[in-house]
Amino acid sequence: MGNPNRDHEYLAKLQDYFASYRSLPSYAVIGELLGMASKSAVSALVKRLTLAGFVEMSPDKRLAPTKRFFEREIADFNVPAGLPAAANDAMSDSLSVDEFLIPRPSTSLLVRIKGDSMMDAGIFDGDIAVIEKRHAANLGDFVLAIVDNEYTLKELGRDKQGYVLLPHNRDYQPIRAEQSLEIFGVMTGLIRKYR
Amino acid sequence: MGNPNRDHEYLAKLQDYFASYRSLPSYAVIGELLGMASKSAVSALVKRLTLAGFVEMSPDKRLAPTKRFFEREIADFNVPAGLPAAANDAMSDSLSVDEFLIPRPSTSLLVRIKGDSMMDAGIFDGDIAVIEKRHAANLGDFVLAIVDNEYTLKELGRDKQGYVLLPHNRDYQPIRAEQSLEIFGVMTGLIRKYR
DNA sequence: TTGACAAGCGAACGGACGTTCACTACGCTA
DNA sequence: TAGCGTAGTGAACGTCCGTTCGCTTGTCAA
Repeated sequence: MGNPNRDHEYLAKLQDYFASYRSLPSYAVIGELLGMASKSAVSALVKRLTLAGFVEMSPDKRLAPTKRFFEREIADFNVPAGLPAAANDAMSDSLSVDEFLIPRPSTSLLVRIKGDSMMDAGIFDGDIAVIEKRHAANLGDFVLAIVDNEYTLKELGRDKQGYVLLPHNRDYQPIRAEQSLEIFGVMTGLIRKYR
Repeated sequence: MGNPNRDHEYLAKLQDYFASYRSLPSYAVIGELLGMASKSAVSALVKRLTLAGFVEMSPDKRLAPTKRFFEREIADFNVPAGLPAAANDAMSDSLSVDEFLIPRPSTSLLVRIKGDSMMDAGIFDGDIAVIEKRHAANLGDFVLAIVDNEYTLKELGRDKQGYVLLPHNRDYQPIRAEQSLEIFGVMTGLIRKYR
């Protein structure tokens, strides 16, 4: 009975379901969804998908998608040729956008960039910075700092006189805190949207 | 008992859990996670979070996060002052990163940028471009084009002689197709990761 | 200081859940 | 064409799930 390996098709349906509802349904409902009449067929399917690395059991033994379930392929930029369809072969890597940018939701926040003081670092007005809240940073990190009671995003640097906030734009001068310099968080990602 | 409204804190823990495991745990496990000894307390919490719009019941009555569960606030960059905690008031907007960048998963793909030909547009080597597959584009769009059998990301322009692909880097020349120029897709977003 | 309210506790309950197992149907390959 | 492997069926079963309800604890306003 049945064709060889419809699992890919089944997976696609589960991905669609998850995209709609952000949870995987019970085995009975998966059955309905995929046109299976028995839960044991679903159970077998789940075993196969688990082996293939698309789903797994969460700590409390609930069925959950793996990271791989969400991954989107990253195509290589200058694959020399090939049809768009053949481009699949050239796929090199993959990632889930949310996972990639925001591993710990509760400690990260998004900040909309104002101004062009970081322009030379490819950070433009209107871009969104992903900031991970923490008070320690390394030299060279881009940090969201509170300096003299004002928020600013700059590279953290140091010279003989102490810490300095370095803009990436020749028209701006390095910033030295007059009173206080606090690291609010470290920039871990950048998001830009073209309409 | 307890402080007024720890729900925000509870929500944060659930968000972290979901980020780790991509599913919500059973009421008993939520209880452990949040330090509650009874499932009825969890049940009450779930009702509150449902009212607040952060979770909902999926079609087969499973607890599932809503889109709002994933939304991240966008803080305004130069909020003039205020404590980090008070920054909440200055939150202006919010978005879910995946939703924001990739509204139609099936027609978009991610492309890793190679080279510096778009540097002046803030698109650097190693960045990831979100490309929406379509064959029509407007002048001024950044497009992923197949020109003479090679992929390239450039601005789409036109002059007296026809269509031109414009780099954003003074060291590069505009590209004119010798044989064929095909639009593979339009760039709708940019993702960059700092480690 | 009293009452109301919100939040949590703990136990009991019925039902839905995923597992298991024996059986069947189909498509390879020998 | 016999045999094997893969996919699915259907029913039985025990477990864990979320609900419910009466009770307790702490906070706040009157």
